[in-house]
Amino acid sequence: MGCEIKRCGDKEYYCTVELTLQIIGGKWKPIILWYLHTNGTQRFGELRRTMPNITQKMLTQQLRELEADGLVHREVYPQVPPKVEYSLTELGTSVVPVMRTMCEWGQSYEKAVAQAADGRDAA
Amino acid sequence: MGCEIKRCGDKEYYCTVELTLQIIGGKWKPIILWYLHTNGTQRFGELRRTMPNITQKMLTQQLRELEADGLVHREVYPQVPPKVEYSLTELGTSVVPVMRTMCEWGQSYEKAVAQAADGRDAA
DNA sequence: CGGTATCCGCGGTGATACTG
DNA sequence: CAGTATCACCGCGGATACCG
Repeated sequence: MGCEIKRCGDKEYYCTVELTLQIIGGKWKPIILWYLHTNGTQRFGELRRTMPNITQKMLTQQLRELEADGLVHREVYPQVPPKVEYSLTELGTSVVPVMRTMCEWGQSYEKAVAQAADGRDAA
Repeated sequence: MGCEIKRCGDKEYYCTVELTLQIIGGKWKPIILWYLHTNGTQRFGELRRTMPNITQKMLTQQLRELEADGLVHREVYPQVPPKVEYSLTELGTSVVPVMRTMCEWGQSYEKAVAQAADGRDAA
């Protein structure tokens, strides 16, 4: 039990945890999703300025993957100079609570580690 | 805002979502944690048989990382042949709800994708 | 402005063999 | 039984340059 490989589109996984991980995991996707959620619809350049450390290539790539997975909507305005806006879809909005849960656990983990460090310092 | 890098031990992150991802993310950790939770304390060989596709090296490595992060307890019985048991710590048990949330979202995502596929087939 | 195209290093992952 | 050790691959992510 639990050893069979399942498929969803092009993604393979044993457990749906992994499926979720493939969609919102990676170095940049959580941050992108987070900013799209907190700041709302944004242009490519705005996202870029918000995340100074991501390269243009990676931002484009990750946004396209999120679009392909149905989490992000990409609106192209046919004008010069180009204008492209990104926003969360309904599906994208539905991941926010999941991310919030992960956030909260991460925070409690931070505290647990800090307390363990204090314990060692006191000893 | 949100651009500062935070640290927790050897891990760097902007948001605690990423911290969580670094701890329970990757190809094998969710499965390992899941089996440890559902099946309880297990020996190395039992875990291996449960996950036929993981290599011995990866299983060892991932278990050690989980141990270093405080999610897994490693009990070595000094005997020949060796016996080593792995179990979830309290901290490890605390991630289970997070994984459950991710599981549930993954399942709803599966359904959304399946329905979208049905829609295209009908058209 | 919002992208592609190309090249490349590094680390995550795996196959295989050996060991206390 | 439960590991190390070693070698090799490959894909993620980054740097840089060019394009409509």
